Amino acid sequence: MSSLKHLAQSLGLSITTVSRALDGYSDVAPATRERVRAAAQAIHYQPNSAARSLRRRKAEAVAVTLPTEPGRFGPPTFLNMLAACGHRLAEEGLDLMLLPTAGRVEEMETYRRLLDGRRADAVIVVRTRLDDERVAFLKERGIPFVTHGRTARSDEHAFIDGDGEAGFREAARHLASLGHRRIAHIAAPQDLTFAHLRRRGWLAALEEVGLSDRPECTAQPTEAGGYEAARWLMQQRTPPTALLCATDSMAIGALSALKEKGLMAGRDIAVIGHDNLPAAAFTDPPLSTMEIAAPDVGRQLAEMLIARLGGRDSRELQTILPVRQVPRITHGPVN
Amino acid sequence: MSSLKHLAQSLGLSITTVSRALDGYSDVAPATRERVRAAAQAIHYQPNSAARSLRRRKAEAVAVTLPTEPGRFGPPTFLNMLAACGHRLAEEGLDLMLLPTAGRVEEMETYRRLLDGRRADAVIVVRTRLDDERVAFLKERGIPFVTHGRTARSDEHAFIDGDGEAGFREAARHLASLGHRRIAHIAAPQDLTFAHLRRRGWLAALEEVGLSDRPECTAQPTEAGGYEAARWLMQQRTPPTALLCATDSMAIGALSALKEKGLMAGRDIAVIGHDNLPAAAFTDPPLSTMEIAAPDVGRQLAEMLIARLGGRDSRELQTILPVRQVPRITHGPVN
DNA sequence: ATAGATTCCCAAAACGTTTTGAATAGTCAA
DNA sequence: TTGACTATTCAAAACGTTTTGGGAATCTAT
Repeated sequence: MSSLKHLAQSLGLSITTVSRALDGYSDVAPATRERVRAAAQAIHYQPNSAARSLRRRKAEAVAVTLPTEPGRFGPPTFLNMLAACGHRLAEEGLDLMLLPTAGRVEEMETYRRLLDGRRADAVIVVRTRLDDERVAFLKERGIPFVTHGRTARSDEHAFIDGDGEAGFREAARHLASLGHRRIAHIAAPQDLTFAHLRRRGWLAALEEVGLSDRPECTAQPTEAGGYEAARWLMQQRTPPTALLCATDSMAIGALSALKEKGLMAGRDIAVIGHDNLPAAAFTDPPLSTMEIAAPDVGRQLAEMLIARLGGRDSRELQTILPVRQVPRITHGPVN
Repeated sequence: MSSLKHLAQSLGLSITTVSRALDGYSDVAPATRERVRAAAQAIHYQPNSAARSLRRRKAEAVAVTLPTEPGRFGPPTFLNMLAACGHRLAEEGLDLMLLPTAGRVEEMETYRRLLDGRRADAVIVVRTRLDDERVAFLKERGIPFVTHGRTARSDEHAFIDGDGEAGFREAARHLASLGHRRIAHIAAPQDLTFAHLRRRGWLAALEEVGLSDRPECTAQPTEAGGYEAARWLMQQRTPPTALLCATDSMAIGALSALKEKGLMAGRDIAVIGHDNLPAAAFTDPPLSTMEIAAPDVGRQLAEMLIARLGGRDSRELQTILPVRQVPRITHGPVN
């Protein structure tokens, strides 16, 4: 027996009235409204979500696809961001759906099924690439979405991102001011927007201060990637005196490679990362890094999504959060 | 216009026939079946999920609640596990819903709304506690669920877990065999089952080899927690010569504390963790640890969930995965 | 030729809501 | 008293599927 029908029957009212009472319509008498509410509470009435979705023509859900290729996914703090986001979404009665996908084609396939089956009202795009087919697809479909990270067409959609470019520019500038002349960049794959922007910040600083030596090496954004990249850079004829790493994970790997060479970071060579992972404060020596200067990126992301669902224009929903330097020990002056 | 209606109309068939054709019923002629399939494919037909759920009386979704109190959530590898799980679930047409919750009461409230609103057919319980109200609630409701980690009533429900107890017993035994006589345990909060079991393994080994010195300290399962615990332990009158840490994160913090004291892990003191985080291979020195000897815990979890939804008895779905030691450098003999 | 099977198809009901349009009763002004 | 209005309530339609219970051909065996 339908719950609403059940409620109505036990109250001697019509389904309509019960429904409207619970939704707070003004055309039901205050007395009945209260009576209905009390009864609903008593039996823990909760509208059947499928029925409601069907009738309202809304899924009341937001989806996020998780690219899991090839190794592990992104920064370890990612789940926190999602949790904060989901928490805010829940306040609006929106569910957060997680759709892991193994490869790019599979990801697009997932999007298609998702939208064709009306399983979500909006989507979150993470790990954005400069040229991102997902963004193109979602724009074409006209479904609200917010990206976590920018793309080459960021002016055309809602996004939230840290200002990695400024962060890396500042860090590289600072290294230069400490006397470093060979400031290397350990980059993440350049199709990823964040990697591209961080590299660009580094590049801009070198240009600015007139350094033409621009050693760099691209690797996977993992400890192993950072380790390999650092090894390679330090084997060059004139090795760098500073390593600006795209992520803390890479920096942690790099630290390990330096240690193997008998180099002490912060004294023999400078190292700076990005993300301020919990582990970064406990490396040896403690890692100088930087972080997005906002405690609640996930929540803000949710807020933007909600605004977007409410019809706000995507051009009003483009947030670039400042990046704050977190100097610790590994970024000392050139010796 | 309804898509199914649309399809039916354009094919000159009834909605019924189209629906049954797509579901592969044998009472539609092979020829029409193919015709329908082709047409469906052409317009990317995908059944409206709300309508299907409503009629089938199944949400076609699995929920996982994420306890996000107080600091960050669990091991950094957790998202991978979820992704693997979601990937397998998707193959069965099941969505994975993420429900972050801030506290215990909120978590129970979330469960209630979830089940009352029929938003999920099954749930995954993570971060299990020895005495877990969530398990009691779900059992009472009779909804299928699988826990990630055991509880005190594990014999009554489906679960998947690593054999942390055996892992820690083996590790402690090994340390003893290397000559260690003061083997400390840096424990995680004991209401968490995994923490309880790991401590129990350590304790069992000490008993086994006749060591009555059992230094220990409980802390949050984070780098900061491990750091504080290690500091405290090393300040005792006769400090331990080995630290068996409940998690790698804690071990990483402990390594940092030891370094501050001028102690070199693997030479002056032994350290062993658990999880084999990617970062564990890149600490200084590389961290000896252990890991669940299965590449696909998430997938297995999904498999169990699917079996449970298929009506399999929960007592046939209780998996304890072996834990494999990953010896690196930090676990050397006593000097 | 005909009863009984078999094959293929369909109309209608149902799932549990929300929404539309209207009915009923009560109130107020003339 | 009547007509217009307001305040409350409700029956029925709709959302897009799946499932039930046939129905109309066609085939098989007598």
